[in-house]
Amino acid sequence: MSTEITPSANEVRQLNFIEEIIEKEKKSEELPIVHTRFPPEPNGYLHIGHAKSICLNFGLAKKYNGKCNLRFDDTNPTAEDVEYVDSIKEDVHWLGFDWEDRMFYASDYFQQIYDWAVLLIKKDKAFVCDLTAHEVSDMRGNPNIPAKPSPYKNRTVEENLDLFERMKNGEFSDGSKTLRAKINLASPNMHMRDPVLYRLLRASHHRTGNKWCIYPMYDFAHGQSDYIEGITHSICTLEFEVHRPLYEWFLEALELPLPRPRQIEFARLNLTYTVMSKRKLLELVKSNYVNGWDDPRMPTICGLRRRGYTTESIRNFAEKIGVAKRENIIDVSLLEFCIRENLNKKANRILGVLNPLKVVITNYTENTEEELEAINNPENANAGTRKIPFSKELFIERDDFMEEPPKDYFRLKPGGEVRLRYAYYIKCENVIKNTKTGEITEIHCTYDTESKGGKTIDGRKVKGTIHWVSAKNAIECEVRLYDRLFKSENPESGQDFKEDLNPDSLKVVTGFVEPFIISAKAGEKYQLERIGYFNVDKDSKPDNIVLNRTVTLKDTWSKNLKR
RNA sequence: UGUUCGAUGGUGUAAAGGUAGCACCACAGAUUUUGAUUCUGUUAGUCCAGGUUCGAAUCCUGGUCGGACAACCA
Repeated sequence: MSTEITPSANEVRQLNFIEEIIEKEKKSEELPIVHTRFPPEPNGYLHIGHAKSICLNFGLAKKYNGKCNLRFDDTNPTAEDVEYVDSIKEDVHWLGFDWEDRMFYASDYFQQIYDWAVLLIKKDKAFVCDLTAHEVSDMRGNPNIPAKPSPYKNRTVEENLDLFERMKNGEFSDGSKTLRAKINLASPNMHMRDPVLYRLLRASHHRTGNKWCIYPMYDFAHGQSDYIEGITHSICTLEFEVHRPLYEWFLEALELPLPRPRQIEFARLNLTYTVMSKRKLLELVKSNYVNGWDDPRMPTICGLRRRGYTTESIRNFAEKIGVAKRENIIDVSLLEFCIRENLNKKANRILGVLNPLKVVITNYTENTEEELEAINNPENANAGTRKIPFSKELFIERDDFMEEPPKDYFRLKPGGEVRLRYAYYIKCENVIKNTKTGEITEIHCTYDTESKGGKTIDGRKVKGTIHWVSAKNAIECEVRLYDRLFKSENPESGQDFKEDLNPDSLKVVTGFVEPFIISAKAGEKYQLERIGYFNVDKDSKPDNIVLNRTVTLKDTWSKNLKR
């Protein structure tokens, strides 16, 4: 036995199972080139699960120097629309993939597919059936009981040819006839029990208009479309596993010359605290549980984009989750890790307060203002610095002051000293309260005049550093605080997923942000120091900047508090 | 129930008969002008029972558990 092991193949063998199949084919030289496709039906917006598939298909093509097509699987005009076509193109591009001149539609192949149907009839492998959908369903049997044959199955080839052509010509009403394959009524695989190939459907198609009144079913269109485009690996999700015998049966029955495409199935992505089915997503949109497909709480690509997720973070996520055949549910914290990791490097820092508490610096000169220098991004020296105004009256975060703090609290407390980021050390001298409610209304502090920039020559330790904003200079912004859309890890498991909706998935507050924010443009990402990452929303106006919280910073302190 | 696919720490994913590794999460410590980042460490896994073998996550047999399918949707 001559075994030939290439060292490189030995070293980097961490391939997913599809790559292994391809490597094997390459070795046996069965494979001229890798050609994949991403085949969405234009009946909804793409979501993070599609992103996995897109990254897989385009990624495989790239890795093996092949090509990947974009193909709209538009064989059901009743559900499809150009609105979806446009959004899908935008989203695939945004993910950084390019189908070049290979954007196709299954509807491009309607004539060819029709001709193939005629061929099947001539081979006596298909017949026109007059049974209604209901009757067919009644006669289908179950996995243990074979289906009853259609009484129309023994029509002559000539009769079928004539009938099928008249179906195409619009002589029969919708639902009154179908073209069905003759396969195996006793097959334990229900898809093989004389499946429907064509149905009568008078609906205007978004591309072919009213040219056709018969449309091929998925099974009779997909494999052949793959074949026409020279697809080598037709990658789809697990639920199509049972369709594979049918996929292969058509290619074989049509006697299409080799090579033929090969269907490979992988497990779709599931995410905790998320629903992923198109039907449920559509319901959330249509019933206004969210504000459209691009609501930042949606797992759609456009929703994630608006939330502040970047292309890199999603592609990196797709890489990290891997590809396999077992069912999986990925923890959203992995997605959050990916965006934090990316934004930590990319996002400039700004100071802003979301829940303000007024601080008066009693020994600071009235009506004075000075500018302090702040670093834009400690992770990126090239990001430079900026100036932040400082004055006598400030806002700090309410959480950053406690009158009776636990021992390990190192933010502001009575008599305590804390550093204002990039500014001064301040010491809490007095707490002013509303005499009726007892609510703290403001804090009076003194500042150390020698601590400018946040350090002193005596080198004394001030453990706490908090963010702040000059009250009179602060810009009021609309801040949309997003949280997970559902309360439980697997909202799909209950009877009604809508009952699991998180009532606190969106909170809108007014934030007080340093003046820099005035110049922010829609789509820009910032870290509000000590709070989280935010995306400037497209709803922003010059006098009303809108910030979407993408994700909070990790917060071990508040986590400890809860315990 | 019939077919079919699957089963490795809490969650994912590697290991092609030869040290069960990596990432996220969790936890602990170090550093820190973000209780962030960074760094170090810790907990924790081969569904079960037999068999083959010097050696099994891997091969064989039998079971268990989970998913998919019974649309004129894709």
